[in-house]
Amino acid sequence: MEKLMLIDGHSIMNRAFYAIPLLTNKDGQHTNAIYGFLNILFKLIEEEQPTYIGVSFDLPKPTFRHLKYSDYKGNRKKSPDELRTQIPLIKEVLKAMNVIIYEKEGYEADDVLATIAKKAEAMGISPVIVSGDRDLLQIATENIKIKIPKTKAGKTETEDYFEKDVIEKYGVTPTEFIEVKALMGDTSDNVPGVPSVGEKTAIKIINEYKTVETAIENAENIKPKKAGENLLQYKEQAMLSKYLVTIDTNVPIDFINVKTEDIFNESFFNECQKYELKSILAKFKETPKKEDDVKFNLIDNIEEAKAYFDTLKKDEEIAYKMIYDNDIFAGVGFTTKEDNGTFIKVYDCIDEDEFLNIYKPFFEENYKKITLDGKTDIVFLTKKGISLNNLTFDVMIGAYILNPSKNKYDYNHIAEEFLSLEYDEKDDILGTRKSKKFIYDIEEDLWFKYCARHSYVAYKAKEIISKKIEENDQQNLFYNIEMPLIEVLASMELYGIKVCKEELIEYQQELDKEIEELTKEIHLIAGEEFNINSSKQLGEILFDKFNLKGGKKTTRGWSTSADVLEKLYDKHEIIPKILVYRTYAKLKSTYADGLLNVLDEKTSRIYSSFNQTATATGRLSSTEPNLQNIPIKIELGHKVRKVFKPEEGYIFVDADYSQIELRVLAHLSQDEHLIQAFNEGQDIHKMTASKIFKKPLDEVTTFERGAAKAINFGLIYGKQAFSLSQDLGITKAKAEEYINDYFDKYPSIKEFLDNTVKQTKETGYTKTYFGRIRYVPEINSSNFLQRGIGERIAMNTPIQGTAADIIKIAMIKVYNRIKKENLKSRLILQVHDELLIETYKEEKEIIKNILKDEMENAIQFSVKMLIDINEGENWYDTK
DNA sequence: AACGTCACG
DNA sequence: ACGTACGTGACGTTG
Repeated sequence: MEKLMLIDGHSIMNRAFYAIPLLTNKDGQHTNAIYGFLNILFKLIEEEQPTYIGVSFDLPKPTFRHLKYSDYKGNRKKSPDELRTQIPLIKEVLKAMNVIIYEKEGYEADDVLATIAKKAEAMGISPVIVSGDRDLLQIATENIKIKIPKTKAGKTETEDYFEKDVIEKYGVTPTEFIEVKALMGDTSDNVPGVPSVGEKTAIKIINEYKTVETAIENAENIKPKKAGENLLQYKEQAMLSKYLVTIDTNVPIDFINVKTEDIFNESFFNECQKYELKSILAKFKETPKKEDDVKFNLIDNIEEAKAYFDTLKKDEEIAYKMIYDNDIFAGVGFTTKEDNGTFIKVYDCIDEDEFLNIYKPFFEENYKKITLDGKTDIVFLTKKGISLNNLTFDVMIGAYILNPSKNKYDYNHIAEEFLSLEYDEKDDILGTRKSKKFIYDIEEDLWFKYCARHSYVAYKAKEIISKKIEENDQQNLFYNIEMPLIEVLASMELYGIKVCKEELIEYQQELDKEIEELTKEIHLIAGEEFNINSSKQLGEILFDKFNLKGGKKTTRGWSTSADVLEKLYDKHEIIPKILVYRTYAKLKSTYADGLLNVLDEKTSRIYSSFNQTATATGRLSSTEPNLQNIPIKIELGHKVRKVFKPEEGYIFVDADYSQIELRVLAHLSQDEHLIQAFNEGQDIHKMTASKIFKKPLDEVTTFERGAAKAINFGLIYGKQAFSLSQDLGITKAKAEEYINDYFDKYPSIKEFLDNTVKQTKETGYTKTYFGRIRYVPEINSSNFLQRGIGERIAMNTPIQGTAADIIKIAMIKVYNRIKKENLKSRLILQVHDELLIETYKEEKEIIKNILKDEMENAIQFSVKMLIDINEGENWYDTK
């Protein structure tokens, strides 16, 4: 039998909107409800396999009926703008999918759906209606199914009702369901019903008398007496309620007999692209990709490669992209003004040394080079004894400067965003970190295209990206900070950092022993063996077995995070042991085992990657391993830092900015008190305390200084009274008082933060001192939690981001000084506000001077950018 | 793959 | 009543 699925559009859009956090495409259009709707729709299609699909949207006009409705339904919450703008768009998307939109002016969706369902039923088609509105249960029959979505544990499930299911669940027939609703009312829809008649009583009455009218006639016999009396007294209200809940199945609208086929067609594809619905795009089996309108040439022999080299001109921009796997060269693509793309296949075709010999001048001399991810190229080429000079534009970095919030900046993402070209996902071709495919293993045709497209994308995207950088006034940030930084990071990656393997293994074994003992003790106390690493099992032991109080729930059970456990510290002897166990387990897995895994056997050094396009604020990130989170705060972890050592004949010199973010805030806000305090070299937290607590500096207590410090740091993140009170163990009211006092004393800071939020709301983005931009779509959300996050992002990003910009400038300056002065010492690490130099012992004083000079003078602000310098025979000793 | 947890600035 | 500070990455468990 053919099936018709009918959907209440607004109802499902609403669910989708609130279930999914706000998403926006690059035009700033909100897309979360569209995305969620489509996901629900696909799930429904899979479940129901309908032949026809229709969606209805309310289209009420002020008719008589509507006026009545508006009296009662009018004070429903108006839907937020972010949702409202998505309604016309989803209609277009649905049309593209060949889904029928049913609308009739003056009628609500449920009336339309019910009418169509009845007509379809009469034609021998089985209708399924999907809506969150239970009123629809009244039209369930043995053929008409009503599907009501429910959220169960975060997942959308549905309750299905045929006529028999309504009877089973409510004890009345679908027609009688109207009568029940009329008596009991519906507060959410403002249907008044009859006072003191709830669901139970209503069902009882209707079971006996079948209709509201008959019930009114027999009101005096109705038990409970109160219900009968009210029924008489409010009989008009009851009749009105009945009218309100009755669905109109006589809407002048016809069932459209067109099957919903060919959903995954080109126009739907285009819609999904427009709204950047990646996971839906992935459902397209054969994406209606553009034919490759770009012609690429392939060169696979040394003669042609040589001839091609001679065509390259020094005064023209040349986009190139090298493709390699580990240290094996696959080939290189070129795109120039005249040539869309020539790919020279080296692997298996041309002798690598011979090739590099010919092309060495291209890399080393003044050819204007454009590429995508030049840092990796520098690392690769340096190992081959070739340097890379005059890299004028890296499109990956450029795309990041335009919008740092993207997850990826691979060639295909850049092609899509700036050139509207759909190319195969890089990760689909080469796999991800854990399931990596070798480029030489992929099929010939794809291999060629993958390689050749890179230089083409780089060349074409550069034209667009460079213009946008100018429009955004980000030339200084891009050309003077980010581009020069590439070489610095490559150098850091090439040097790596030495680790003492023996000490690390020794440490690993110590940890093993401790963990083993603790495991036994914990199992003994628990009275059973369980996996302590499993939060689920641990939560059950603590909160179900031992019945400890104060547990918080997460989506997967009890929370066992440190802040929960710390509150229970002396409530059970097992808790301290678990906390210590956790620390050891962390140290072992992430640091001892983790670092040993990436330690290079030959050099005894660790080579981390410094990612320049990872963070939304402009900071760097470090991966494989992450060297920016090596323990320092926790005492048990100090040993980890001690295994990082300088090479023989070298010593570590470490410089870190003193309170860089607060200093940045002082400058950005131009707060005179803060500026003065810094410039006088005062203890900033103590001074803040003296101001908040209104007492002389020398009378400030430790607690007061601590409170002031918490506020000073908290305000960088937009911290609120609640969490301040938690941190300090004071009441929320007290915390509020501190914060208010703080802003009274530092009015310019308040003004700066407020202003930042205001500007971000207007422009949609927040900006650092050096013009780094971050879009903050959440800030105009109607959801106050989302909006709050957006406001804090708007306040924090200029501070964190400006500090990040400053240390980047310092890195470039320090690196260039070392290079210019031909020193043996080298910059090997950056940890946000700290630089680590592996310093040739004889150059120690020179390096200290360079660091002080270049870091403190990276920028002239209203406050001095002071650094602390330390030296040591291992990383820990530099603290 | 998503989540919970925890290391860092 | 909500749920509460920004920015990261790695590891182990779970479904």
